[in-house]
Amino acid sequence: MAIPRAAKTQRRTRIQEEKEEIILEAALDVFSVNGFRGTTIDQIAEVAGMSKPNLLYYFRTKEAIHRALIDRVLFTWLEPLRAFDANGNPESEIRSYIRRKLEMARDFPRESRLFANEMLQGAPHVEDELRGPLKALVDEKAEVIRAWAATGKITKCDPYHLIFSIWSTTQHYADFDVQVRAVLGQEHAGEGRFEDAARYLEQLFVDGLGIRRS
Amino acid sequence: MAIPRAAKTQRRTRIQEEKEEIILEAALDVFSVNGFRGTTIDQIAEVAGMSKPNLLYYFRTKEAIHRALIDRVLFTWLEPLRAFDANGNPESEIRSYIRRKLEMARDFPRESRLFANEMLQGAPHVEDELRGPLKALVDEKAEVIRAWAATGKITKCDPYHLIFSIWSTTQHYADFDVQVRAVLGQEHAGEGRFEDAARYLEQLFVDGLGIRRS
DNA sequence: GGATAATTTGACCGGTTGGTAAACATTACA
DNA sequence: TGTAATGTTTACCAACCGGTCAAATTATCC
Repeated sequence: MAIPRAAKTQRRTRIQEEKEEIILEAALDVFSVNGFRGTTIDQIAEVAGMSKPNLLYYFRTKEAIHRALIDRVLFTWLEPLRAFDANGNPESEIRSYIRRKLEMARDFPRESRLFANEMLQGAPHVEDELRGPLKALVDEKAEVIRAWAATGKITKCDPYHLIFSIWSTTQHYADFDVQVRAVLGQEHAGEGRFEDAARYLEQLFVDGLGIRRS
Repeated sequence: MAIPRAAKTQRRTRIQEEKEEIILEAALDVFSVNGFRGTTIDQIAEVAGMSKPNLLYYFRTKEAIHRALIDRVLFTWLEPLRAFDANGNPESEIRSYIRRKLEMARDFPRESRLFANEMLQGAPHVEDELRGPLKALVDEKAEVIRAWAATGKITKCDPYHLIFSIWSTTQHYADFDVQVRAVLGQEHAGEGRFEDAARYLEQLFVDGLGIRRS
């Protein structure tokens, strides 16, 4: 007797792991562009190269696919902030945080857009994670920044808005990619734009935060 | 004999103007959250307080509503950049540009999100406007900034990425509003967050661009 | 107040959507 | 190799979707 849904089994087979990977990959393509409501299971199934019922054998509902995707993205998305080190010096920490975030915008733009889509809709599926783990992590790093300001290593400033400004400026290159390309035009829209952005942003933040350049 | 569609008449009646306004207002509510594909005509009609066929009497298709909305938003959205004055001094121009953009994020968050939704989807309805009028305007203002840098009024930097960074940091407070509120927490998420943001961002950009404070 | 134009409604249509049921095919494993 | 568990497909359903139509209602203006 077949178990109704693969998800209910305890041990996952080889095929399950492979197919779930393919489905999530396809779902990332579609969700990141069309958002949750704008995405259809048929679209995902087509990109994944399987029939809709077959896809629904691995994920019971559209919500289940979306949730699995969000969970995975949320974790890796905060990696750079976790790496932000209290013991490092402000200049190198800020610089490498900006660089890491820009690399993610370049290498994982779909993940960024999936997240942005969720925010635009008012975070109906992740509001708890924002108020919980995310806020806790930001609070912790904000304390580090506040300490830097207190000891005169950087100019006094609101650490939360500082973090927001790094998030927004870097993710902009993933989320608003079309606009960036359109405005830069043919000649400057090559992959070099990420290096230009890194140079500009590092300068802006290092000088803007009153960090002595070493 | 009634003219099939109100849109075809030359002169618009009082009722037409009022109803079209109500419809666009309702459509802004729904489109800005759910995106184009994720929005249904029924949703808009319900928010607008009228039946679907009645709504379709004023706008023939879903695309027509969306287009009318985008056209209107695009124009007003660029108002602050147009006001950016070549003859002003860098500090006051940058400061007031930031302030104006932040005010728009605070007062017209739905417009910002509508635009962001369109960008995330790859700008299928406005790519021409981006490559044309928007790029032209940005090119013009970038030249102003370049001149400031050439005469030593501000630090040399890429003017395009400078504009991107002002756009992204300010619009962030509209587009990622849920996240901002969640991270700031109950105590700091009041309306004061816009003033905190203004203070922080003005400092960041004035110092980051090497502008002498007056 | 009546003719005429503008507006509103309910019923409807073909196509799409999320999801199911059951038959069929394949794999893993004793 | 047989068989039970896993995986896949076809056919299908009820609800929803964008949009039409004709009839009914309301506003306008002489």
